[in-house]
Amino acid sequence: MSERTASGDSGRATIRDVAAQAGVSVASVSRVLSGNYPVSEELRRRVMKVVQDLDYVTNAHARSLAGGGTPTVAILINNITGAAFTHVAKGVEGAASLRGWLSLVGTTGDDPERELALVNLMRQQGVAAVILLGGAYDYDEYQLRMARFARSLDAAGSHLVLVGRPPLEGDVPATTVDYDNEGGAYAMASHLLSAGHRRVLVLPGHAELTTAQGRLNGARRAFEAYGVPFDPKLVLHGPYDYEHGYDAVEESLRLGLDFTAVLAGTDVVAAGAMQALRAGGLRVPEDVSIVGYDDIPLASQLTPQLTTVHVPYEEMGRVALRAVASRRETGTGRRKGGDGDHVVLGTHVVVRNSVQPPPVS
Amino acid sequence: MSERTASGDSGRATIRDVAAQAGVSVASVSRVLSGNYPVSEELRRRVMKVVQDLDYVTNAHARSLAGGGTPTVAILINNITGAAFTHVAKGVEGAASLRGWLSLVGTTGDDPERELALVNLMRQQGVAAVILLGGAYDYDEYQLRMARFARSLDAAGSHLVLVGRPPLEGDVPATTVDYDNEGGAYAMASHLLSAGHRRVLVLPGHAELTTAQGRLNGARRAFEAYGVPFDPKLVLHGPYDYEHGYDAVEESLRLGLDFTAVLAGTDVVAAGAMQALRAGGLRVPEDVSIVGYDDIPLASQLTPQLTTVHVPYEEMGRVALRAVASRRETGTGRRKGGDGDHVVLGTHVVVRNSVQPPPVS
DNA sequence: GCCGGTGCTGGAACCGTATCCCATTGTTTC
DNA sequence: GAAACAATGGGATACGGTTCCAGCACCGGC
Repeated sequence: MSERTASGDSGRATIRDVAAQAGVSVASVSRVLSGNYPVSEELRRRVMKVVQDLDYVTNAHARSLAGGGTPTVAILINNITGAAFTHVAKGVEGAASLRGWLSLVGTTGDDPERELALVNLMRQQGVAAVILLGGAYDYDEYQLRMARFARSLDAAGSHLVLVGRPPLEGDVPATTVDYDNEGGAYAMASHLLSAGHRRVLVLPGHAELTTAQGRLNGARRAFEAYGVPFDPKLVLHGPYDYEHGYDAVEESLRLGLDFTAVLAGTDVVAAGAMQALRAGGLRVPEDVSIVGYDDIPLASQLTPQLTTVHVPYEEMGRVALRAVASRRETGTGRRKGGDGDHVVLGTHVVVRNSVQPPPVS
Repeated sequence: MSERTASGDSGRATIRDVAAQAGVSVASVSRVLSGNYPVSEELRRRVMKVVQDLDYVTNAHARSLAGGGTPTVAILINNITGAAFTHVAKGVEGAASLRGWLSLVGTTGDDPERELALVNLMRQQGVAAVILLGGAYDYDEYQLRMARFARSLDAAGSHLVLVGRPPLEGDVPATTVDYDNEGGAYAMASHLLSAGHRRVLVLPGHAELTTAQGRLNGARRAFEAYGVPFDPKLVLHGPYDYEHGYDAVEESLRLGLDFTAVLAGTDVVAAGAMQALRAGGLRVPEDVSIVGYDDIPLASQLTPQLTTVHVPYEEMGRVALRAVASRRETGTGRRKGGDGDHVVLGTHVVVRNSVQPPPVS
């Protein structure tokens, strides 16, 4: 009873405890556990027995200090409850755990200061990559911030991945996984236009948000392509939430604006808009058609089911992680300007039941 | 140019690089950065200058090996896209980052094997606590599994927290944060009964899921209290998803079952049920009333807005983390049987627009 | 029977940081 | 003016692993 085992100890058992109790060297225990070196069967059995008895697990911190260790990716997200980015997170986490990687998660709450703090925190953790999710504000300063992040992480042997954000200009060591945001909006608006709608209430999102800008541009281009005048008075900016959808439509009805369809920047916004239309005594889609964007589960759970743009969020998450993994396997990855630094996934319209031709006046 | 700075180095800069370039000792740099030891202003400036130049951050692994380090909590969840548990995660992460703690996240996909693997992985990481989210199956084996987890984590200086799961029996070192599941179901069913409904289609969830059992029990108790016979043929088990809600109602209509209200085990199930009722030509709530459970955002986004049971998910997350934090501050925490090992939060009915008295036949 | 492999094991040197303990210097006190 | 003291810097060690290097035993070939 002279040796100190884990039985009465305050902390956890160490590899030294295992080695002592099994009567072998520390090096041997390490080899048995990592299994990357020939070890006799007899020794393996003895060590494993003690490992079981002591319920020993290796200290991940020590392991990664010494070289090995399981890679970890950091997922940084504005708001963890947003359905769209939850799906990206699912894609990342799924692909990560498939490889035995770990996922750290942090929320920024749209606060650049907090974003910086988190990126630094993750850098301390020595993560394989920092994956930033969600649209970004303020295009000018954004480029500078991100470029700094990218270089900083790169210098520390990590890597920056931008998902659903605009790519970085110039020779910056970062990967972008994007979707055809503007194309989706173009297709969605075209769908409304070809159904005969001419006056469409557009709720693209915050004017400063890059995704909102893209969606607005796509819609505008569709109007041009159809030769339909685009009325700026029918564009209402605001946050991507239910309340904004409701309030915007309520206000529009109050003002007596003339429109036969609503092009919402998000499925959640569309849900709010739909509710407000009903509250105003209008039927969907008989009186007013409505479309969303994102294709989150909510879209198919509304009544009527929402015609929307499908964005492959989960796939984006998987692609992001795959990019990190392959870059890590192929050494430091292809240098500047190679393909694979900017992946753009396709979007497409999902037709459900929320669009009809406008009523004859 | 003889010293090796971070400029051309492959890895990140170490504290030694900083010390060398600043011409001070390693110990001094450590003290400047941690700030828990008196240091002259001159030294501080010199060190900080180099830290800025080299963009140095401390290695978190080395730090936690040496004693310090930022605490980390692990959030283990069945499915990251479930709205309810996303809110718990938000509560945990928010409270964690408020204290400067980190949050690891892992998904189990309802697989016990994977759950075990993740708990061990987290134990390796030396997390302050492992927080397990979501209902559990198989009550018998569950107790054994969890007890083993609890002791194993406890021995390693960590701690097990169960959120929204049944508490552990006996003297097991674990904390449970729960909500009044059965009470909520009781209140919800009472609401329907007092509106005059007598024949209610009940969709409690999977028969083996503990939350489903609680909700079913609560409903049954309410029927007894009202002296209304409870018809087992009106109870349909199934998963907590939209499809089940839809299919169950569709099937019931096809069979010509007689009911005037639907008591869904979840808001999402209610959404599916609502859709199916509409598809069957029934109006909600004029022909059939419907209620949910959880009070996720979806509930107020449906038309009509859903009367449901509010579960304080985000608060549960905060409470869980607070329990871990306080236990860590007050040493090893109060031993066995003390209060605070099992917290039960209240639930309440949120009345919206999906319930009316049954139509006169 | 001796020598060069081959296969397995142990000792020791790291990984990057925090902190204990001791040395040095400047300041106060009698 | 000497001694006790506070303030601050540096050297060494510990944290718990991995891995290089050396050593030992055993093997077959000549």
